[in-house]
Amino acid sequence: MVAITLPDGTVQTHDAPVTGFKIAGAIGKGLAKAAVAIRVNGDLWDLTRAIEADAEIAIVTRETEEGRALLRHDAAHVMAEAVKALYPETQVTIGPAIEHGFYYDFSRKTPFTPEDLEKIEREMHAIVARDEAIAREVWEREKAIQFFKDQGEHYKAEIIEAIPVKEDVTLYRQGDFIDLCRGPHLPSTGKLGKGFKLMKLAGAYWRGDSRNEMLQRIYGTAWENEKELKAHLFRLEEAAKRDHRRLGREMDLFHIQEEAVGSIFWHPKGWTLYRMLEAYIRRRLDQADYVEVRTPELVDRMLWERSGHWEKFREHMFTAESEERTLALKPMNCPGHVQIFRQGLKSYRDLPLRMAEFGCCHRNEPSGALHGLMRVRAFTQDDAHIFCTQAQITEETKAFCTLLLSVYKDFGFEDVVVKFADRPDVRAGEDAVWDEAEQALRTATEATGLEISMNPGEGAFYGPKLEFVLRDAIGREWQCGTLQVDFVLPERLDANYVGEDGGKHRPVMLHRAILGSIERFIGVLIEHYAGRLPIWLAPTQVVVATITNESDAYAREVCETLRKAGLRAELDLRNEKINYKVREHSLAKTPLLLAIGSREAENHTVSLRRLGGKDQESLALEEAVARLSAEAAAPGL
RNA sequence: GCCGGAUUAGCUCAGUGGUAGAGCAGCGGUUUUGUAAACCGAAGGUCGGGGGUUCGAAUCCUCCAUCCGGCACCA
Repeated sequence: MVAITLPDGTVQTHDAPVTGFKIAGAIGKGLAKAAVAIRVNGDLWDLTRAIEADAEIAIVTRETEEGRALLRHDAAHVMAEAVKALYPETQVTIGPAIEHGFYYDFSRKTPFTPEDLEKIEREMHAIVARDEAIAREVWEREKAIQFFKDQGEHYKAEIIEAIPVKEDVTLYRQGDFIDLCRGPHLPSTGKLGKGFKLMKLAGAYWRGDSRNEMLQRIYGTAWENEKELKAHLFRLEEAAKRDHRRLGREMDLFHIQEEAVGSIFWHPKGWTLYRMLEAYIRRRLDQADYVEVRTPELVDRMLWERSGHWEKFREHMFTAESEERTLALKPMNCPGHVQIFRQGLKSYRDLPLRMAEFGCCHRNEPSGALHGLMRVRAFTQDDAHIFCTQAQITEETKAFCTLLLSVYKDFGFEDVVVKFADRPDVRAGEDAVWDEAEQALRTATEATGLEISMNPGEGAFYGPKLEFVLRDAIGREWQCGTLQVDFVLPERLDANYVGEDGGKHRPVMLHRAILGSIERFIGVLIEHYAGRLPIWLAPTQVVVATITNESDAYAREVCETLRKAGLRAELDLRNEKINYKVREHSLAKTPLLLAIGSREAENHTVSLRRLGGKDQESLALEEAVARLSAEAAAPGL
């Protein structure tokens, strides 16, 4: 007999051995049906695996995140079985569950085609319909290696060789397909159901290393039922409608063309948005006691050699030749800022010195990395460097975090997490200094109440860093802000200040940005708002549209009044129906529309319609102007 | 950079070897309209670029560019 303790504390006794399947059945038929695995003393087990001793258990059901992960893992195995059945010459490698689905990496000479994907998916449905039992087997290590080698599965053999000796080598058998796997799995392929779909083909390097063979990855999505699958596909369509590249064209904000790959042609409307954002962040920095500077874009290689960029960052830099000198477009502003810092003597009384620049940087990003506004070769950071003493790091970091959170809040980003990247293996500076810097960042972030996740060993070679990740309206994460402590650059470029003791001292530099790149942040905003920008950022804030041309004169007057009040107003006097105009300006995502007909002209009123709204509001012109200009005010003014 | 796919009118997309098409937008006209598409008409193309196969290429082959999806990269 074994005593099985359920999550609610009740104890069942069973004849030993007992399986998870049996336990679930004893609790309820519905639970047995929804069960996908069992947690035994904290470990996930197959439902069919024998439990020999007393245990604390929990049944894992398919509609939980954990259950879906198992389901997705099964889907990967079913896909591998389908691929091996259709294309026996293919080698299988690894196939994990991922967010929303799964993938499997295959090695095969001829690439898969989209048509193959359809075939594989059909075969998967057949395997599910056959409801093959999935059985766990523990194999002797050498036997397993030989088994896979005999099958020509060299990657699998390599994986087994890497499994620590004390761990069991477990294989899972379903139909004729045997795969190395840690498990657990559902009891049979039928349990996968129909809630899956193959999504895309992609290349992926073996073990994620670009020096290795490129494998073929097939991505799929999998859910507990078809309804959830459909809901997911719908969400993908909705997300695609927010794509900033599409909205950028539809809203006439910007374009990119072949002759300037990775650089943005800002159209008048897009540039208005850019200017508003820049003006906003400039105001916030002014208020936070930053000074703003501007440094050269084209700088002699001598300076990059001194700063270390020529050695560490050369391949990402664009260069130019002039009069036998090699110049480079700046990829970062920091060396320029140190040059300004070095002008004249600096005293400890000048610290902390917060030096900001909306500098245009160029980086030669690999072509495959380019992506709309999100990853470009020419961009503008809301960059600043804080020159301070080591003792000031905590206070400055704290102030920065507070400022960053307040800025994000103005865009509706309330959900922010911090990734703390500490010392990498290869680094500059002494451990005692790193200890102090890491502690300073930790103290500061803890004081702001931010959620911190560790990114061990991911710091820059010159110091630890914080990365600020925000979550947008549909739950996607974007890393925008950053704060990096730098001990190296002040040293390399010989920045110093006169201390209280009258001696020379080395300042610490904090590299920091809130928006990151303005281009990229605009991309994030477009997607976050789905193009419906808040009034203060909207390129056109209000359209004055006539119903018939009898009201043209009054409409002009209204538009003029709005403009005088500082609103970005446009006039629509076209010979079109008001329905047509409403539709067009709605599609253009103009937040406000004032319809002007004979009634309005007579009473000196306007009829206000808000984007997406169903009804209108009649207002006296003066009241409308007062109200709308108040609504259009940028935050922090 | 690597793997795969795509590139036809301003936009979205048909067109599998035999005279380049549609809808929307734009343009010209008619219509004077009350909150998400009035009607009529004329126009609009080096089918991404180069080379090749063919009597004949948007269509087949090849090289290149760009874009898209991943991978790698993002100090």
